[in-house]
Amino acid sequence: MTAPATGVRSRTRQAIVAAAVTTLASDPSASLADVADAAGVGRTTLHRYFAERSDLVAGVTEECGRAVAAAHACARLLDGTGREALLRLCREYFDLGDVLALVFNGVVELDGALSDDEAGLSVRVCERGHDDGSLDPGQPALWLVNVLWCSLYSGWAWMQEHGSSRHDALELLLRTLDGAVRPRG
Amino acid sequence: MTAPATGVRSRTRQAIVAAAVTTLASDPSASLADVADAAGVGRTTLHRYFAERSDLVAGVTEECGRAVAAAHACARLLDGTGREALLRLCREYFDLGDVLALVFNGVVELDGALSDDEAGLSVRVCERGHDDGSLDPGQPALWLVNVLWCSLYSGWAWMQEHGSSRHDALELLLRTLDGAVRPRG
DNA sequence: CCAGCCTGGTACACCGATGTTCCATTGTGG
DNA sequence: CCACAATGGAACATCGGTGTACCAGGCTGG
Repeated sequence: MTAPATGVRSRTRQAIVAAAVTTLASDPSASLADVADAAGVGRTTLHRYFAERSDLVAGVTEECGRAVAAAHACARLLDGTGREALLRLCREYFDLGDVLALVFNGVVELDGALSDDEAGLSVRVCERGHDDGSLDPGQPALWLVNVLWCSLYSGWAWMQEHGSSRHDALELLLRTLDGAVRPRG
Repeated sequence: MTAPATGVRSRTRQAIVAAAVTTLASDPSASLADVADAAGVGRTTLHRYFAERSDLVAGVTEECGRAVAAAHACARLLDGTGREALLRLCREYFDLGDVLALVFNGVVELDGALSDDEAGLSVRVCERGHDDGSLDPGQPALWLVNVLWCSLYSGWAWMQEHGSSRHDALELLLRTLDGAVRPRG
């Protein structure tokens, strides 16, 4: 069951989760049959790995948690000023792609996917930015995290709707976010 | 049918649309029975006014279009600089409340609810801001509109999640947006 | 090569949402 | 007051998604 006996099992499972990520990202109410099709797998097989829909969502959530934690690691959140770290985090988050969409459309709850420590990281980055004077003191740390996520969504939607390149969208996004969080002149 | 013969009919219809707005805003996949309950009306009656779900959504969309057009009128979009107009527009949009949620969760397509003229208003405001130097020339007008909407979502979500007052959320939101769109120093 | 795991397809029961019909009741306007 | 519009409730058929059971074919490892 849980043990990846053959290696075949774990590969199949991974294919299903990956298909679920992309499918549910583009349509949160997609049927399990859609996911199975996208994974190139029979609906029966999908149910063999994930008995209920909620089990699949749990698998997807777990996957998202790993991706976000990896982004945290890449962003070197302790280097430089708080604002610099926040912008690096934004870069890394933006690369999450479909994971971003899953968070936005409410398929996964990030809180449930991260350890308490990971979950509080971005807030602490903003608090550090307040202390070192690199982030606008007029905006609470929690609010700044909120702004980060909404900016990410903005860039993501922009890319989807306007067929803009990933790079262009990211640069635009960083420019906007930088202005939004920088201390007022 | 279409004629509001008695005045009773139009009042009932309006009650249903209003209930649909609030219900679908908080849960886009709410059943028609939920909407009928919220309206204090039998499910049969609801079907009498809106034969199919899509008809109800059309009614809701129409209502949203009216609300947005009213917001445009209140914002005096031709006064002052482009940035000032954009911030006023943000204030007015923020007051739309549930309508905002309906747009965010994809229940209504604003494009279908507005005349071509109304739909292009916000873009023209941003172009004017480029011309008069009050908006960052490094961000295209369409992108700025995108940022406006994402900021609205940010403020709206903040209010919902943190029980913050409408006023506090709006001030925070305007501060952030102003920094985001202002020309770089 | 052969036993056992993995798989896909079909069939089935179940459930909730939807849309329709019919009828009895209410109440509003003339 | 009375006819007719408007409403609500019950009953029904339908549909799509979900979850389960069964079975036959195929791949793999020993």
